[in-house]
Amino acid sequence: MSIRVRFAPSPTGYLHIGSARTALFNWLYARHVGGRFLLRIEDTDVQRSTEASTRSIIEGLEWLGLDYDEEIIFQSDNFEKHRLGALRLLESGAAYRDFTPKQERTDSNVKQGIAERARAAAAEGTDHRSNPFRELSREESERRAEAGEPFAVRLKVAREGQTRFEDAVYGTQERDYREIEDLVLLRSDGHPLYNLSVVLDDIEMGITDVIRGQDHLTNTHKQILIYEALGAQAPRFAHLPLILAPNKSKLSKRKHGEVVSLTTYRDRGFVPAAFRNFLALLGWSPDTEQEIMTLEELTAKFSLGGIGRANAVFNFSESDPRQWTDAKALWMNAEYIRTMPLAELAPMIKAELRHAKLWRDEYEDDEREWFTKTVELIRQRFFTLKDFSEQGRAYFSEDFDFDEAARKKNLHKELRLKELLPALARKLEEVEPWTADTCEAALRAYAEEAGVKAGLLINAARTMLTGQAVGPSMFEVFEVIGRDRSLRRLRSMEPWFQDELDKA
RNA sequence: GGCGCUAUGGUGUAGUUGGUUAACACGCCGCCCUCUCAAGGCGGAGAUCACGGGUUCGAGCCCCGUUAGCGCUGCCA
Repeated sequence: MSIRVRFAPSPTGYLHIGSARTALFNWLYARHVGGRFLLRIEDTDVQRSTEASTRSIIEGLEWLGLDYDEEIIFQSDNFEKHRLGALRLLESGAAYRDFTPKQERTDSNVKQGIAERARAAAAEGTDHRSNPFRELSREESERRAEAGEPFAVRLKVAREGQTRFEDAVYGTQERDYREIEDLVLLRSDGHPLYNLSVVLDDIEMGITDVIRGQDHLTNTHKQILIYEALGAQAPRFAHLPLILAPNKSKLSKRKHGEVVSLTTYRDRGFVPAAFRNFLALLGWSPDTEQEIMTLEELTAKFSLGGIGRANAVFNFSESDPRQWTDAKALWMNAEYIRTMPLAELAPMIKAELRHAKLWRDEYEDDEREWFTKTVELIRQRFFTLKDFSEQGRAYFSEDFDFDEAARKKNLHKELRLKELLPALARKLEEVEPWTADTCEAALRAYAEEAGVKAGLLINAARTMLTGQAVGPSMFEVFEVIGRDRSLRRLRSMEPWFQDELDKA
């Protein structure tokens, strides 16, 4: 039978980077073995599920380039099948009706409640099989149900024995039945519960390998019990280590904000391939030391055996804007930006410039050559796509801001620049042809003539032309900015010096 | 409370059957290059392999215990 895997997120918020990685690993595995990758939206929690969230999941997968092979399955559509499944287990005797009135519990005290009940149960000597309805006769159970008494359906877990499965990542897993409660399959309002729905859907979808977060590792035993009760063959399982925050706590939107949301990376200028590459290396390692890998290489090298067992820390600093996300992710993005084929990068830059209202159609037409040259020049030191419209704004617009530190360091320190720069502009006016080399020759000659260091003029010019203190080789900048714009910018400094003089 | 999982420099990882100075990437520091900043090149700091026992001629790798972190334990998913 061919391999079939699925990514099954619940649409209760943005797409978490941990979920995104789960999707990636499933996809990689499917592609590696020539199997199929399916998407199932687990929207059975009507209270929390939103359409916006479903959209964000779909968009997120698309952004990462993870295509799915069949129609999306919405779990809520299978509601009736799940209910019937539970009833079938009731019929076969594998499950029983529990007429205990439902106890309302709020999300906030769940963990606490669990511990308290566990302690109370231990004190009273009761266990998971102490439910008084467990041994209720079939007739009595039927009678009460027909009388309209509400009931939940619970799986009747045997008293003796253990479940066992081979996890592709964590190895042999065993669990005593003693540790497993008679889990609820169907709520008293007829609503099927997670463990049941997952199993039924996975069976129906023909899932052969379940690859998911480690938070499901211990619950897997319950699901295996359901597979057995249903007389179905359980799939293979592979659980993935979790992704943690720097303080090793769970990475959550509430506590850690937008760093955990995949869309943040799209919106803040990540190249999808870079982020995907970074994600792939979080918890998995190839059998080579090569880390920058194309999707094809990732697919070719991927194996469940390469997945580690320890949780991974996603390293970022909330207080440092330069380290708003993992430094390695940022590095990898920069690496992609400066080395990927321009043909692949260009559309992303176009989208970014469009978004910043800096795009001109000429860049793909008459000015294509200029655009290409400019991008090649500036992409070498950019970290995100955003840099093209922010640090790189001066290349595409006359309306750009000056970095305050740059102005101080390169312009205000030397008042003579008030005369030097316009004079430089006059010299450059005669340069022919206008190239990096001729500009360099002219500038150096003028520096000597004026008796100043070339560096002074170079740095000042950089700030005048780009608003920045840092950037590419200045002569290359002259060339791409062009003669007209360069001269105009060199001559546009008077007002500042007026300010400086006023202050003095 | 119970059960489970995990534990290699700041972070991500390698370290396949135990065998010389624990490897790679990011980050950090320095030097070179240089008009700045990156990139690149060279070099460096940083790990008593969580801790304690054991097995062994020899353990990051095997065994036991401890601790810590995380997960599950719900008529949430």
